[in-house]
Amino acid sequence: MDNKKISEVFEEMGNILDISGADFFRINAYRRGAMIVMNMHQDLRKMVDDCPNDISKISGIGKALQEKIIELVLTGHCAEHEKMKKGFPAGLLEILSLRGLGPKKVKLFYSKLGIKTVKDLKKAAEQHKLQELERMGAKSESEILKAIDEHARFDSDRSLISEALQEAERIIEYMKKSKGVKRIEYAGSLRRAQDNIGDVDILVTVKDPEKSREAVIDHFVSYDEVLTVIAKGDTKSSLILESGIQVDLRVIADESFGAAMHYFTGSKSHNIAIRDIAKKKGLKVSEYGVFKGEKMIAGKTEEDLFKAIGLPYIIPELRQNNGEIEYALKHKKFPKFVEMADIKGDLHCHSNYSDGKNTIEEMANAFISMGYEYFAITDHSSLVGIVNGMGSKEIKKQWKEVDSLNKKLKGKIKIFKGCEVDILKDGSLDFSDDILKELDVVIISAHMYARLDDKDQTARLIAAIENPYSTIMGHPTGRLINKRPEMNFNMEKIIDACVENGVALEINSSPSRLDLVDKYLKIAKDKGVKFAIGTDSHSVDQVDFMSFGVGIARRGWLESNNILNTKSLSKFDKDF
DNA sequence: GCCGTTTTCGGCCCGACTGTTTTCAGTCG
Repeated sequence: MDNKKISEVFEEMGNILDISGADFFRINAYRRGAMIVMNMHQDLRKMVDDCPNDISKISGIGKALQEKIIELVLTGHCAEHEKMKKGFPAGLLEILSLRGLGPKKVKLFYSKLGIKTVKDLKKAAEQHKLQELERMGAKSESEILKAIDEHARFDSDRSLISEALQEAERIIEYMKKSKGVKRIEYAGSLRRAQDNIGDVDILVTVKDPEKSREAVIDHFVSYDEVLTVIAKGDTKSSLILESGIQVDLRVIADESFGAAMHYFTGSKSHNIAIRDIAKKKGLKVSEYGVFKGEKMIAGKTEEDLFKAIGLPYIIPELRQNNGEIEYALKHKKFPKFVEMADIKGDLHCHSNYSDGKNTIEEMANAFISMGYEYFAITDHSSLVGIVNGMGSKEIKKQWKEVDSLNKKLKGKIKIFKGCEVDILKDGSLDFSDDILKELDVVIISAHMYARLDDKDQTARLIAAIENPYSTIMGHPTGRLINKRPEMNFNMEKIIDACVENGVALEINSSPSRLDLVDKYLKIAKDKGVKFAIGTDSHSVDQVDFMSFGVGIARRGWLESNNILNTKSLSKFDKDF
């Protein structure tokens, strides 16, 4: 059982306890445990093998959760979890997931009306049975019906970062038209560059809150793509857009901008930890600022907020309460993490030689406008029939075109000859050595045989990594966000093989992949592996996906010297 | 259930909005 599954068990235990009316702090301990396990860098299966007693040293995991983790890893189930589920209607958990419904209401409906499923709830609401209950009325009932409708229309999958960013940028443009808006930024998981986004958080500051706040909020709820207005108050409002994405807006005075950005950026568990540290120093942190008694001592910027509680600035991407605070307390200074300006080229893109939409020259111009010094054209090999992969004849034709383009574009950009070569079932590659040896960049990618078992898959991938011509392992886990899980293989052995053979691991920046994702990066970095951030662009309008990959790299604590395509052209050309 | 530079017991981040009530419980982030 892996971290994700363990996290789901803890989350479910927390939810069952919640509806059962257990002690709030015990419930929270399970939920916090679920979050910690989900985000942590280390693989718990490995920890159970190597050092089971160290698990409870992780902050937030105590003896009780340690024992359950060991039990889950070794047996695949947890006796207490099974016991809790017995006699507990599973449908209540789905009801709990509805917007606006928490444990108290779920329990009320169940105990008074015997409601066990969303279907039961819908029926009761339609028959107006809910409004007969205490503290329930007609409005609550219609809100519940709305929430059920939303739940059915938009399954619980979170949005891709590209979709969320698009919605955020559109609504920010719209909000800028409202008078009184001084600053406007998105925060939340989007600012933290998470690989999937729950909702979009937008922060607006105004010069004079008393005067312009109301107009700003009115403008917000009048946005023409609104499906539902969930809340509309003096300082905050929430909408669901027609796309199903929720947008939360917070209006705050300009002098609290830093504190509000910090609060609204999260993550929640990072905020709680920060507030805890502040409290121990006799300070109070809220979205309005850092306070000593009544006096605000910081909060205009995020920098002065961190400084006031004795910490160095922590970049948004690291704010997961996943080691960054302990590091900040101990070292007082962070290394300089990679940023977009460090990226000198793109090592993964496609043209109309395979399944890309644009010519190589059009792609080259797009990369020139990104300010790059070089890129590698890496069309598919022939195995992937559906994407019109190249055979040896086509790729040789492509080389000639690349040579002539390099003459034409000399001084503007350098094009490297590459290929995204498929890994065959036995681990051999889809091009023969006489082709591979001519290439500057060989991305080895697994597109098929994802269902091999752990042992065979690991052996297959290692065989490909050991091919002397391999340079980059493309989208290593093969996952597609919300669509396809990671392949089963032993990540640690793959990382070791990459280090031994000088093969870089890709951070594929395509929003539906983001693969490798940050949870693996720190471990791989510590083992000394190199990375390549590639966009996997299939058209000119995808070249700016690079920023998503850079965000993931920052979440994984990567510095520019960990990444191949931060090298300047002269250095890159020489080393390759 | 977790945790400890006041503590092995007694705390556990902080504030906004809604719908139902006339002072607040429940929910959310």
